[in-house]
Amino acid sequence: MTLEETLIPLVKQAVHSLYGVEANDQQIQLQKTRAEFEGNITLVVFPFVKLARKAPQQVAAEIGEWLQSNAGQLVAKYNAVQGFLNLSIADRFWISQLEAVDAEAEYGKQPDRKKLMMVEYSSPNTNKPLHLGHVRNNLLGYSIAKIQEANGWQVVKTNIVNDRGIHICKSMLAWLKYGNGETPASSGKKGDHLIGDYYVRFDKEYKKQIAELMNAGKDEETAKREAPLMLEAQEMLRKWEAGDKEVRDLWTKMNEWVYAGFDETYRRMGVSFDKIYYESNTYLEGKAEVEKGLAAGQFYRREDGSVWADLTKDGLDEKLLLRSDGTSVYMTQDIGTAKLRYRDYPIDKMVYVVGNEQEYHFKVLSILLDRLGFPFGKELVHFSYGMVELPNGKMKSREGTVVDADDLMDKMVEDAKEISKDKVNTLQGITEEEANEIARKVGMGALKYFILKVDPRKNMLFNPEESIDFNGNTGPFIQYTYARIQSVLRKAESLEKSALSCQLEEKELTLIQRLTDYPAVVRQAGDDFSPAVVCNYAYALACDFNSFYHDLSILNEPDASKKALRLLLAKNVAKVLYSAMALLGIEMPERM
RNA sequence: GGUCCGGUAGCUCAGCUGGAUAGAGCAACAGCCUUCUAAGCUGUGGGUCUCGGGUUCGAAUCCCGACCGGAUCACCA
Repeated sequence: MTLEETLIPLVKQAVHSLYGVEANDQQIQLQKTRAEFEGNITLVVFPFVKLARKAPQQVAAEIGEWLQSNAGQLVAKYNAVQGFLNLSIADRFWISQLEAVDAEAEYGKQPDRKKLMMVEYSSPNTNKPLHLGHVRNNLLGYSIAKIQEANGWQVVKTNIVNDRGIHICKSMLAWLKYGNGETPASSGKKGDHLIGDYYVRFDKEYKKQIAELMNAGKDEETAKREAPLMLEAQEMLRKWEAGDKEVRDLWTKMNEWVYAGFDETYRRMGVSFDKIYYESNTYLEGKAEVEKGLAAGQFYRREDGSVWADLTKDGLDEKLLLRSDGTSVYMTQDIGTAKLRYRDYPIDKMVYVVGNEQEYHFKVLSILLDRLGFPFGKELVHFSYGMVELPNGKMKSREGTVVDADDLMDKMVEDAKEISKDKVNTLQGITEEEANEIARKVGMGALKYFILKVDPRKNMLFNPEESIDFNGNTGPFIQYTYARIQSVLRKAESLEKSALSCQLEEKELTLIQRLTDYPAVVRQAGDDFSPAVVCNYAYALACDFNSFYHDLSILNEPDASKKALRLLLAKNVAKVLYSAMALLGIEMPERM
């Protein structure tokens, strides 16, 4: 039983016996006691002041007195400051809490809900490599999946790969024209980067042609439409849709290169998927689903042949579902993907990790899926996160202002390696291979924490000129705290079986209390879809531990029962830090 | 213009389901390694919580209105 669960009925009894009224749960406000006052937990008594018809201070004192007299085992001391009743909870209670934490191997994990949640994230285009914006998406998606698993959901991580369309044809065309048969093997480039280069090349040549046409007197719109490269790309798309063997073979080959590149990037990021869908397989399903809806009278066809959904009753506009030439749009494909997914899994809740610029799209998708009879449609979750901005604004692929995911990861690991060079301890008795592995974990930990600690809904700023920190409120700080504990535990070797001390130092008590917060933190992170909640908690726990570690010796403590308690405490702090970081996809080094 | 989101220290961010004197980190300055890992600990300085009203015992937090910034409202994805 948590402290709150233990205390609430007691407060109710107190209020009832003192003032003869029944307090409801909402009136009982418990919060952590602020550091400047004595006590562990504070009851805000203002809600009872009117019932009691007494001054706040007096009400607080009366309730405090009642609790101490009637529940002295729990409430050791109290003090009343204005309307705040600060309670000091008996050491024995905290020690039993620590023992309870220690007894649970998966402390913090919530009961199985027997329900399935599908989390879609990443969703790359196959015409360019991943950049920092994708990194935020991937880290958030992976972490949300872990957090919901910890909240008792069965989670299926999925990815929808946008592998077809005009943008893919642009890369293919540029490669055919200017590539001279270049391959990842021949050039030594990662496949996704190679394709990305040709996507950029297309844009460059295309702009040239536009300029030429405009010099010849055409207006910009016409020039854009009539540039030979654009016409060729469109022709290629038509051939692709018609199943032209040459185009399809080229498409398959180039996409394979990209996938090999993505796989490497995903592996380094530490993210994974249980099931991958490809747009090239789902768009036809979408069309079929729209035709069905059309036949059922849910949609309507205009004179030019295009198909629309009327959403004016839902307060939205009309939405195009099929173009007049019969081809599908983004929405159509999402409907098709949803259909396949629902065929494959008994989805109870569907979560889309997609940037906030697509909020309108998902509002519409939700309504459409609901109309088409998907049970999860109405309550689908668009986990909408903010943009990553650079000091001079948004990242734009074409203007070369993107922060490449692979480059960034390289840089982080390099920095970690550089920093660890100065740390004598790291190098003692450690092979180069181990040192590299530590640098990888620490560099990636710094990057992941940097991104995940920000409230997902908010835009965040990344300044490429300033390197990401390794000190202070960072991933490495938490990893370091963990590594320190592991070092102590290694040296402790035989965990002495001494009885635990039954008296606590203030910093020990603070740490135990923090440990007891963890399950609630997991729940809140799940309810809010917020890895940042987990970051904040892990940081606070690490801070508490470092302060404890600084002030109190563990291994050199002469009193065996105190030593046993501190070891148990350290062990469980490490356990919870490890668990919390795992929810963020951050690995912990055993030493650093 | 309609809708949605944001505005907290020089910078990056917590706190937002109303509670005590608004917190961290970075940057600056001053201390702490003969002791379990100094990627650490301790301290100093730094604030009109964008502004104006309202709600009440109490507002950074809730409501209304301005202002500023962003997103979105495609036969783009």
